[in-house]
Amino acid sequence: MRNLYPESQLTVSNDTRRGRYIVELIVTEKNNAARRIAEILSEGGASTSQVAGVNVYEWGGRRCIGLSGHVVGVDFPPEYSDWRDVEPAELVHADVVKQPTQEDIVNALQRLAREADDVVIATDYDREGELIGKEAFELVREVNEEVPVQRVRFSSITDNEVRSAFADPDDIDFDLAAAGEARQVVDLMWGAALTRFLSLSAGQMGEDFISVGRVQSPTLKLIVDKEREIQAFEPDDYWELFADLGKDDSTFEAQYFYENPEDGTEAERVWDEDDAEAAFDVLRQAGEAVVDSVSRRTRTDDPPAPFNTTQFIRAAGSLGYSAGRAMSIAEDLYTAGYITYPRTDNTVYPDDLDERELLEAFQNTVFGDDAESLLEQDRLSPTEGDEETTDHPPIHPTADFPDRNQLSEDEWEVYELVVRRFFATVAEPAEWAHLRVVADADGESLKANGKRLVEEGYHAVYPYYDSSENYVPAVEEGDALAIADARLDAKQTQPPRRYGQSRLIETMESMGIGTKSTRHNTIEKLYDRGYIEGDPPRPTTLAEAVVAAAEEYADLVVSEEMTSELEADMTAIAEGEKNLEDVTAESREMLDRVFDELTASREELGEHLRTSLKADKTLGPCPECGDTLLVRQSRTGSYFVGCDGYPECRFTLPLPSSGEPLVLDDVCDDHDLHEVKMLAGRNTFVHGCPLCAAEEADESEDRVIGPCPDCGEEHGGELAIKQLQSGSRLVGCNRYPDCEYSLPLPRRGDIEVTETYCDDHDLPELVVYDGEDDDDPWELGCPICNYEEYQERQRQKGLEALDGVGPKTAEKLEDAGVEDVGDLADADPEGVAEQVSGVSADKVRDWQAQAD
DNA sequence: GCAAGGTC
Repeated sequence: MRNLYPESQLTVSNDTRRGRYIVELIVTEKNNAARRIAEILSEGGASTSQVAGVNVYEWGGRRCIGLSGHVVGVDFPPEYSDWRDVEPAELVHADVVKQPTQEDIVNALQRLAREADDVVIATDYDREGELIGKEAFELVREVNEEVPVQRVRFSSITDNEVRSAFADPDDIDFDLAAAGEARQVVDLMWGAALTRFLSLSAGQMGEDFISVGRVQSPTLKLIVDKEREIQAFEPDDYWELFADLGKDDSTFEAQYFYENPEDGTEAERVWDEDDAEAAFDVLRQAGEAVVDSVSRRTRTDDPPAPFNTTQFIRAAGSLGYSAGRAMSIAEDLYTAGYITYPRTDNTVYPDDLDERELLEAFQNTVFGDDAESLLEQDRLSPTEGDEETTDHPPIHPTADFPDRNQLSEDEWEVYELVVRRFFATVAEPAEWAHLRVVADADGESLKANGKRLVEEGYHAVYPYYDSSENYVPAVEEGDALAIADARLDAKQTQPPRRYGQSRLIETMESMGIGTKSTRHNTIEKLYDRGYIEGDPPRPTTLAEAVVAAAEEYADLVVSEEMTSELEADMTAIAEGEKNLEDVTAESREMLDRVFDELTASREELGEHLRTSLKADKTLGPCPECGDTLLVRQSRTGSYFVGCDGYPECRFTLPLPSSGEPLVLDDVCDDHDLHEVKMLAGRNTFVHGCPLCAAEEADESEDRVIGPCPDCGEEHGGELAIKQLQSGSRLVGCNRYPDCEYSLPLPRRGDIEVTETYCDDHDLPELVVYDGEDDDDPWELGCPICNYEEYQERQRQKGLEALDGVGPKTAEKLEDAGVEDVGDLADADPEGVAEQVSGVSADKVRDWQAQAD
């Protein structure tokens, strides 16, 4: 293979005729990688410019551009885009075409490619990276038929890896890329055709379509299956017995056990009440228990493996973060340079990582003591997990330590988790001393298991695992211990636990469905589609119907086998044993057969889906006509409760104006109606029974607080605290609807009208007792002042409406004097970029464009 | 407007 990088080529003359001496274009998967590779290869000498608004790093004879993952996507030709004009089954044999999805980046890439004498593809070292590389290659070929294109592969962006990869470039693996393309085509075909079929047959178009896919549907089936198990579960009664045994002045707890007559194993649960009572009588009357045996052993407790995405999500989950939130924080920390790439399957640190050096970077930080103690160990041998992949290193902190004040509390907490996980992986194992005592009480057996942490090991630096001890005193064989107390606990077997988000992601990983980058999105998609609700997620009636329909007619698409078969096919393509056409043709045949059956059952299926959709919207009996109350949507898009007997019955109830209504399982005792929850992201709240809310509003009296600032002088209008049927409260003019003056009030809590008046508005100050903390009520103050302050905060938060601006960035922007969108418009992008860490001038221009 | 996969 030709070496592209003889040293002489690295120094190119400074001729100003642009493009003339450009020898090489490097293409990476993302901007971050482009920047870091440029830094390494240019030894810090790269300059940044924009081409078509895309960052390009340039030095010597090289230019480096980062894509944004796939910049082209597969789709059907436009003549298939109208759902009603095209039979879904036709999609099975429709062409699949590729189109740019990120025009700016495609333009920039092609502009640079025209001027390139050499192209090097440096996308991620995994299958999807190979495909993204091939897509870049095709875009390059469109504008430059001659230029040689090569491929470099490295699994972490470090000096060594990058330099040696570029010193020995390879070719694109077109077979591997074709494997990825097969996946694209198969997923599109199955997903789009079945999604359209189910949606059309149920009459659900527009936003509320019914979606099906190779990854989302098996995931949904996991949740539905678990719910089926829970519903089918019948609890069994059992009993457990405990006794407090005295040793010296203290007691410890021991549990009754017996030998299972069937297999000789040790059992604690007693399934017969009489047996349990009999054993209980013996324990109560025995008075003492004689120690039969005392056994001691030590157990080594190895530190955990490095974080891959799934294990990171799990650990963050135990701190209370949803999978999506954990990933979003990790992405921010990565972009800011504090942790490595958060999307990885790898659980083995690369050879390039110098753990000692990385620990030293923490010596003068708040983690200094822990870092020091680890550095004092004789050797640092990091743990390894089972997965060693080429994609990226496991998630670990970088040597770039953040300023704690620049991070939000959540970001800091997650950052600390990543730091401590890294510490744990290089720490010593912990050691536990176990003590098992078995005693006899008149023929019945009692046991106590004690454990003590004798070597703290990694627990000293990683406090996230339970390391609580259980004290059992050192007794000796033959000791007689007083039975201080005996207890008989009646218990019931519990239904299986629902999947939490992180267990769901772990299960998806073990089934091989989805990827490190998409699993958390799949779960969010299920929420968005109205398939699941709550946390841990529970399936809606619609979800149960969709899974049941898929099981009956297209079993493959809800099974993990679809993925495993596709994986096998992809491997075959990558190894040259099959080709893309073989695999997609097979898939088309299968899908044809599925559609034969589906088409025959279209009516029945549609009816079932419609019924299920209705069930998810059903509240209960209409108080006027006894028919069914449903959540409905008006032509303007707002939600309300209406009667299924419309137009004969015109009974309605309002719903809150913010959020999407979700019908809960809980039923109101007074009206037999299901309660309603309003989903609005972080502002989600339970509205309760809409009829109760309406009745409460009707019963509550308006409380007049002062003159209306709009019409008080002219017409004598007065402001009053009002409760509306929709559950919202406001300060409004009593001349409504002639005067529409109003101020919002919080939905919850008792509002007290104080004797203190606002000087500016002549209105009393208000205090809200929300019931949770009566000692520290919310001093809302004058409602006009309060609303003005609220609006001011919203104006500032306007910054957060911009893409990529979170609360943290908004804060930083405010510090830099950019307090609202208006300031942003006037700001100098370069100046802002200089003042605000982690924000490029380019990003600022992007925000300015958005704000327009 | 459909999927899943990248990335922001």
